[in-house]
Amino acid sequence: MKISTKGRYALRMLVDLAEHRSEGYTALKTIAERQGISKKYLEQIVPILNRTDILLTNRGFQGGYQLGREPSEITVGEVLRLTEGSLSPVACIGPNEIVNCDRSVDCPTLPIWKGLDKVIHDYLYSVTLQDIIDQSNEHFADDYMI
Amino acid sequence: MKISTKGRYALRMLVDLAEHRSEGYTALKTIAERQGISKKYLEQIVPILNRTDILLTNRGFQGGYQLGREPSEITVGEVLRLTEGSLSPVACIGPNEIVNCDRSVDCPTLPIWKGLDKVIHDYLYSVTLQDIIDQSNEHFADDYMI
DNA sequence: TTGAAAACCTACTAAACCAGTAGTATTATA
DNA sequence: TATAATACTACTGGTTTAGTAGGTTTTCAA
Repeated sequence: MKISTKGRYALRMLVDLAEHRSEGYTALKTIAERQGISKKYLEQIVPILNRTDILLTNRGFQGGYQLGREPSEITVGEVLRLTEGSLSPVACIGPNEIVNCDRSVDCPTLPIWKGLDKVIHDYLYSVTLQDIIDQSNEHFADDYMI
Repeated sequence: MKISTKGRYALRMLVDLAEHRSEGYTALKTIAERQGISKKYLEQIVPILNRTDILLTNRGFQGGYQLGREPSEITVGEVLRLTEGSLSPVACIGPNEIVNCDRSVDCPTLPIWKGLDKVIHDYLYSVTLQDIIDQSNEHFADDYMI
């Protein structure tokens, strides 16, 4: 039940771009160095985001990336959904329907997973890049520890 | 970001035991057949739960397992915590402290993960086996769909 | 007292996934 | 036209997942 490096790196890259968005296009090399992430690996993650309007690209000399939307209009849920493929905690809950299991009609545990999926979904789509920069989401304040 | 079969099978086994708890000790063979799960694989999962007081065991002829506590006293969170190892969505959040990353002191994304960890934790520890049998947790009712 | 049925224990394995590395092609600008 | 950047594709070593397989020990009942 872990978020992979793909999702975490994508998020760190976008937060980095949000923090430096006054500087125009930023080269991947710069981001990779600032974040301590393999540039080559980031190169593989970027296209996933690039299929949407989250990123703007300039190729060639002095090219790079910048955010295609305001940080307040980009949610963590959207980014993770793209990079992780799916945010649902079990395979039998997919977009728009129940799949993959002939027991689902009468599965007593299915409501657990739907409930879990909902709290995860609701939370992640409530946090924007702007919240992260401001450290200001309502969920961030508490001193909760496992 | 998926719950593995270990956690899901453990939960199904315990729900099965909860539903049949008037019948005393139940053999793993019976549970495996009812649930359509490999008995041999379940054999590997059981010891994890058996280290706690969640299960009572009888070995030998006509032996088996039964719940060691009331279904209302066993939470989904507890079961998944045992079988999945950790419920935290990132490695840098562990029990009681932050580990594994020298960037954590100034990591802007850490509050996201702490917030996510909290909503997952709060939810999973709010659902008991009894809730599952009754289909009666507050989160179960909604018609939420991705 | 012995056979059967159960839990218990350990080792092995095929397939998938993760976290990259490597190399080349394409594009844009000074 | 050299250079610096993105874009694309293939490969890889390590780990995890989801089991199988086989043997040992315990208990009860006939």
